[in-house]
Amino acid sequence: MQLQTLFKEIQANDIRLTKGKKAVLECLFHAKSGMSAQEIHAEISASEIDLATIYRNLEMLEKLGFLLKTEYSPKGWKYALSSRKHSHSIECVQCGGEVSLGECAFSEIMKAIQLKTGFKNISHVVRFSGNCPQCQIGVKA
Amino acid sequence: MQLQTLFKEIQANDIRLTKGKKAVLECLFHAKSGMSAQEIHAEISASEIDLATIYRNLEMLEKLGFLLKTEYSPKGWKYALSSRKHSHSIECVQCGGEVSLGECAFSEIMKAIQLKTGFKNISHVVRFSGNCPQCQIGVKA
DNA sequence: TCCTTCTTGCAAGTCATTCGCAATAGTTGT
DNA sequence: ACAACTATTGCGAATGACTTGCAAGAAGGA
Repeated sequence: MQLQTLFKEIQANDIRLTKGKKAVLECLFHAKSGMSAQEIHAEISASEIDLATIYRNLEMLEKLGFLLKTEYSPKGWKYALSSRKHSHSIECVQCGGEVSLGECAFSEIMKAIQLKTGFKNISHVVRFSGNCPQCQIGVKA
Repeated sequence: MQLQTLFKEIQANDIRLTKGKKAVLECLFHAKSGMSAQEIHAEISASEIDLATIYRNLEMLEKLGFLLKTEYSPKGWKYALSSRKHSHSIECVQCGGEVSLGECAFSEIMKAIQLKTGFKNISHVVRFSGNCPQCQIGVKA
């Protein structure tokens, strides 16, 4: 998926292709992983887009199916292009350390849910946590 | 798992068994599904436990492995006893409608993650969303 | 270019959650 | 039952992510 293709699809949805949306999409297009509104705001600070505008654009683009919320962190939701492959991670409840779990493999589960519920454009957020090897001392088994 | 057993396990962890912890655990023990701090606060209002105390207890009990964060909602995290079976649901990004997906079936995935990462007491939060059958008009395929 | 209306920036507001600190109450040992 | 030690609580104020109202600004079509 090219950036220009995305832009065209946006306009095909009767949504104005503004500086703000371009900047957000471009930022996420080059991102390695999901980004929060604040992170995007910092990244594209050169274009001087207001934070509130970024929130509004993220919400709109999610509802249209261009973006996914991929993860919830203490910094808020992270977003990624829905055409992008993604991965999940596991976080230690004690020390906060994170370990990546590699590329997501939930496609079978998603298909089953689509059949069962009739939902379309299904996205998922998965958050795993536990006690990492270094934090297993003195913790309930 | 009985409530009294839980209480004893708490004390075995050198944690004081206070009115607040008892109320929180009792509330979640009788809950049908995950509850947020605010919901618990409303439910146990008779015992006049401060909301901040509930947050502190939820966090402590989670770190000790007695509770799991099961879901993130606009009202914040929901918690449930970790010894309890749970289920997931899917939410429409347009209308906010929710459909339950039945009992959770992620145990195989959890085992694989434990082997791969060495984490223990692994818990998971899964959030599915999409366009429900009523909200699929005019939405990008 | 002009016009319509979708979008934006700004500032103030909301709401879940956290924090500091003095007062309170479990727990242990006598 | 009592005293003492310190984890825990309540309160209020603070934080930080997000939302909203509104007037000004900019897409896209005529």
